[in-house]
Amino acid sequence: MSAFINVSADKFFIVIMQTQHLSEQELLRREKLAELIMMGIEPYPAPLYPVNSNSAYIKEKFSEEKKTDFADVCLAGRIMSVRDMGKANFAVIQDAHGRIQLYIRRDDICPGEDKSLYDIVWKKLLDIGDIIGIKGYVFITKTGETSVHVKELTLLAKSLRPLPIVKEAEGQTFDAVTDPEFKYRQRYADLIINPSVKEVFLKRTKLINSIREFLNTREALEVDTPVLQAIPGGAAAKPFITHHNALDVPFYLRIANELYLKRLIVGGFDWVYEFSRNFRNEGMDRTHNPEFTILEFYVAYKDYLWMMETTEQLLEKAAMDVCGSTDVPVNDKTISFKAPYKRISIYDAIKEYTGFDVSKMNEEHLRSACKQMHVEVDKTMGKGKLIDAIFGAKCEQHFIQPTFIIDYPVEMSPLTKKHRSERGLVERFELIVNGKEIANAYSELNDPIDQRERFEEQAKLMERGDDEAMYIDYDFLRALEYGMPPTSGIGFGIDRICMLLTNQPSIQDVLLFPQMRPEKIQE
RNA sequence: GACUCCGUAGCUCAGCUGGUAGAGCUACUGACUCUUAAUCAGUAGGUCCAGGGUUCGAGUCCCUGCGGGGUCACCA
Repeated sequence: MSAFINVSADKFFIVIMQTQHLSEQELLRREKLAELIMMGIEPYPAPLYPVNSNSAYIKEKFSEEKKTDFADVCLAGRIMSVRDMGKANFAVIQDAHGRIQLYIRRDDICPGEDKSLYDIVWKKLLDIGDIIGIKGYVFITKTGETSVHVKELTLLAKSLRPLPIVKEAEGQTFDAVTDPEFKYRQRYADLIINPSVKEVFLKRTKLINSIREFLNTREALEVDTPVLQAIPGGAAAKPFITHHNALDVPFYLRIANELYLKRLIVGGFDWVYEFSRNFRNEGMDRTHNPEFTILEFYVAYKDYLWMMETTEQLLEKAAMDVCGSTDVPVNDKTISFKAPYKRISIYDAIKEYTGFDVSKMNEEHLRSACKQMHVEVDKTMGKGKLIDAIFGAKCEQHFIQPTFIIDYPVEMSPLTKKHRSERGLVERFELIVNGKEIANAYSELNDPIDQRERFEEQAKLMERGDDEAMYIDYDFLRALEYGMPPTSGIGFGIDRICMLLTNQPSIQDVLLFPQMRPEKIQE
């Protein structure tokens, strides 16, 4: 062996000596690593491995008649289990497409006198979790399982950390790792050991692709707008604040991209969209992560009635593309995304579930009505927020099937165009599914003078102590003064739609890396 | 942020009214050339989340902290 190898081996002894906090099994794997190196086997080889197949393809396509097509397969994956029969054994490897059984016979991988590749390398030095490449031919075992008869075996990456072992038989799972902290912090391990987790994230990508396709076939233009904003606009929310050193100014992480997309409508695009990662400095729970994804799009010369129909079409397609049906199981219920969806005004919804007619109430009356309904309020809340509070507390949870809540009071919608016929209302809808808001849309306010007044109202709320009231964005007003066509816009909560279509109870289950308190890792 | 439950071996979990820590899987040693939760025999593996307190004695009781789940509040 070369000096290089010896130096490496010394290095590994140092590693072993210095890591006394390691478990017995971790130490053992480091010793195996050092042994492999001393045998001249590179545990982390550089050259590409010439994979020509995968587990799913083999299991789907192989048959006895076609076996000549499978006489020379090369695939790679992680060792998930080994059943040792002495001079032969069965192992299962997992690649990106699934799992497949290997049949490894000593005299096949060691045709000569030297049996060390099998007896020492394979049986002693390789472990569950290691990534290997194999070459061989496909066959079906006596018990009917499509397998690869291995002729050649290559170590591609040694695993130093024991993987939790989850076993399965007849659809039953044993010792599944269900600890949420483990799953969310070590998603990489969760993905390896729980195949159903991978399914969820494949569906998430399908959902986003489906929506993108829906929009692109309608000639919508995907754009990027700033995440770092000097004025966090477009929503009522508490922002994260950060600082730009060179400019020495504060910046906010965006809470919404709405005002930027509308600037682009002013600029002459007819239909723009963006999957916007938004950041809100608020509480976290099973439906809220500090950063989350909203798809917003804005379409010139349309109104919120058109938008309701478009929403129905988009969700119908998304459900079909992701679930293969417009009927989607959620918990013990079935939710139908088949158009059309029920429409009800927010005032009617409140009347239906509380008996109160709040449509003609002033702020004082609303306040006492809230008291009677046991809805918690505080002094900073204006009329709009009071109505929103009643709806949120008493109505929202009752709407399980997709329902458009329409025609909101003007006070709670500072960016929305006034209703064409109803005084005091705006042309807005929220789509509620399974008791949660998943979309919010309106006929956009394009009257720059009205918009300036609405911003000024928000400024007054801010003075009252409402820390979610909107800042006045003078550049946005300047844009509107050039003239924005009548426009309808919408924002979809992508994470929540994903929760529905994958039947997951928590937003953390549809985010690959949900936000967690920083972990203190001892080294 | 409030309330509440939880934290024991690499993993899943036992551990009663306080008495020196237990199983299965994994790992290790050995047997077995078509097994599949492979099987069989043997062995090892622990800062009981951390720090205090009560006690002759704490995994167990009390307090504080850390981390996580759930419910509520805020919100999408």
